[in-house]
Amino acid sequence: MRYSQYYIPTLKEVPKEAEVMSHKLMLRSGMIRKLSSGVFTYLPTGLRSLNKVSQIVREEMNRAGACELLMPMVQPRSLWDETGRWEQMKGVLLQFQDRKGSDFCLGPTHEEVITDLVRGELRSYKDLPKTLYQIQTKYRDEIRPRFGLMRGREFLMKDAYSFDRTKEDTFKSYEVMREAYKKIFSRCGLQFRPVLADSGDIGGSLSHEFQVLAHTGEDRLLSCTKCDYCCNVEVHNGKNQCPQCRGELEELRGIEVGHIFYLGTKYSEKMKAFFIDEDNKEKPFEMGCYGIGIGRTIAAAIEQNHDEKGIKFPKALAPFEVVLINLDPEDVKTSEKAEELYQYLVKHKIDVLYDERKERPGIKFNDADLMGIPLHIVLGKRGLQNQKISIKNRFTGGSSEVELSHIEKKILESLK
RNA sequence: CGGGGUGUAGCGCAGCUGGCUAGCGCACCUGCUUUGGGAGCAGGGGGUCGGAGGUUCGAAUCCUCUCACCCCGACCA
Repeated sequence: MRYSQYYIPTLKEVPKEAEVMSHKLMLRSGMIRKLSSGVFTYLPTGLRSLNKVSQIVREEMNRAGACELLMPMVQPRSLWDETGRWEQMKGVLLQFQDRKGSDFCLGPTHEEVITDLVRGELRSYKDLPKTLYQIQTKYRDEIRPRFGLMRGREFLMKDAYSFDRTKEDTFKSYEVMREAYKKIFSRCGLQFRPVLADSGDIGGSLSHEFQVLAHTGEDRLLSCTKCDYCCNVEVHNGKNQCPQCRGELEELRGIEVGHIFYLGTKYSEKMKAFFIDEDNKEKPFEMGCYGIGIGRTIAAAIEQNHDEKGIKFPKALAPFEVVLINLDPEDVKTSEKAEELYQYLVKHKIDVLYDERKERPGIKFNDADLMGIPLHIVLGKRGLQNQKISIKNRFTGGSSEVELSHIEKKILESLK
């Protein structure tokens, strides 16, 4: 991508609406803009990051045997009346009517729709287990949207739903998802903890949150210093001792980016979603549901990884892997070399942003730092006279001068 | 919803105890000079002061209502 053709409106100053770091930096780096409270436009670089997270999630879901589908955002009241949640969730449901006066809502979650979908179609125990998922925009009319993408009203979420024959089978599906979640957040380059949690409003009796560790996190966690036990402080055992190994618990702060629940038959019973079991009897599906906030994951990554200059994106989430900074775009030789390198990177399918703007060096360096692009390749007239190009790693801060003849090899190595 | 706060140019702000033509920094446009970490000088464009109503000879400024946004609380991915 050529910078001058791209749309990256960076800001020198922080809009006063932003209070937390991730929100400030996403606005400043031109990733998002607010349309209304809790409702955001993803600009090109923001969308790139969003798509990177989505793709990682998609790959791991598929690997775990889940099947992707896409459900509607607009949902009829009738489904919500079946579970009683039309009234129960009135607070967060954005309800409205169509031209005929029928009631609808924008989907804040999809238990009703998915259960409705399968109840006519998964008929036999032989059809089970099944896990279905989607990556889709949710709308929750939050009481108080805040902190940019951390808590929006409209947000992109991956939601998966498992259907099993027995409770024991559901625990297996649940475990598969738990492992998939660990892979997802590891691949995102994040420090996180799976945390024993309260199951909240969705219902069910077993749940884990996936918390990205950050001092600015809203959730307080108790993590064992000896074993892998970690729980939300909301789960009060009243003790400061690990229930698994009696080790000491330390308090950490986290941002909830994922949550998995065992639902049981809560929805399947109410919605009469039955399958025929081996004994020829109708039984309600045993269900689980599994969410990941895609946008929130990006915000959490920024909370966890930034410095005074801007974002320090893990490579997996960065909008671009490489920024190629041409310091002397008016100089023919420099531009020829830069163009050659740009084409080389494009050919090798590396996400590269080629900064060929007629701007001063400081502006280019600062924009690259602000956006958090992991690898900076800087070439200018001065360096080329000595046959040198410099490479800088935004994450480690290290930089080196590389011989012109080795530059391609060196770049590919640096990206590993 | 309860409590607190803010709305003046694209962004950040000053002006607000009633008075001239509404200002500053950044950004933007033109020209010259600069050019390896957010350049300098000179010139220039951009505002129904969130909206409505009121008080007054006169309102960004005072009063009433309203809307939007932000922060603290309950909620959540």
